[in-house]
Amino acid sequence: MEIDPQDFAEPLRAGLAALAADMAVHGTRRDDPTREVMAMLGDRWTMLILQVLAIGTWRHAELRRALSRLSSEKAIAQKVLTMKLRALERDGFVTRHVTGDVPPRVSYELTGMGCQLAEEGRRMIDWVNARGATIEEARRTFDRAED
Amino acid sequence: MEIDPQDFAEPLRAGLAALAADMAVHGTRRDDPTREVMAMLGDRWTMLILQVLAIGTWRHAELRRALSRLSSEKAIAQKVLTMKLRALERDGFVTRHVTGDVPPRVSYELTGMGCQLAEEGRRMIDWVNARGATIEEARRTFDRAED
DNA sequence: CAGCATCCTCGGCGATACTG
DNA sequence: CAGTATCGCCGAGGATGCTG
Repeated sequence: MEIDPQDFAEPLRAGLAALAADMAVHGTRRDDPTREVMAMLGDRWTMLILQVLAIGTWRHAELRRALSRLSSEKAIAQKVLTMKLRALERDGFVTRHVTGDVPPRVSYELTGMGCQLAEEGRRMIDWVNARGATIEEARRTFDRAED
Repeated sequence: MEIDPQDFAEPLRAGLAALAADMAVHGTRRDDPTREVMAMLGDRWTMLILQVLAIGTWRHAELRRALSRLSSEKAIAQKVLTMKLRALERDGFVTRHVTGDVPPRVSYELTGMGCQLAEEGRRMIDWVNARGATIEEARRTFDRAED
């Protein structure tokens, strides 16, 4: 990570160098945990899944129904729920318990780190919710100005 | 948002009802500010753009170069940068100043709300960075267990 | 009941060329 | 220099059917 002096005017140059240093320049690495986690939280279901899992331990089908209740859109596809849960499990945010073979009986719950992530997510939800009206007003103004 | 009593066992039912209530069930509405903002932060560039804009005021081309420096991947496409900035402007996180017609001279800076968003984003970055090693270790363990 | 395989749709993102 | 228009790729995610 080199900052070429001539490309930027002070004081931006110094700020940029500092940012580069203390962001550890994970920046936009494909497999960077920061980007991966943010991408997960920003996708269609993961944030909601985390909030529901924060309530307790769920079986797959129940969790799926719970999500349907919370969503004003269509239910999550079974495959997708499995996919999202697996991704969360892989990163150590969720544990998966199997208790029964046929029929399978699988349950999911948050790990300690998963609880923390759910809380962080909740912070973001609350922050945006608190500004939701402001944002929607800004959008209306912007859209109107565009004709 | 109705929670059907027979679909869920206590105490999950109660928790779900409570969550439904105080999340205001923006849940997964397509144009819900919460989901839109989270999706923005989770996309490939917006988080990085916010962190760079937190440094100061940038012209388009300089901002673009700054992002290239911070990213280990290819530079952001001009069109994409314009798109991302416009989205941020629309929601009231960024202001756009035009000072000159030909050649155009355009600069961008964060609004007050934009600064707050950048800080919230920074919290998330720091949180994940602090756990990056744990997460990557969890991934290795998981991947190894899968054969 | 949970998961996997398959197929398909759609939107994010990039590359390039062009305007004022 | 900033923005727009056009085109194309690719992967997330949804629908369906099958297995143990």
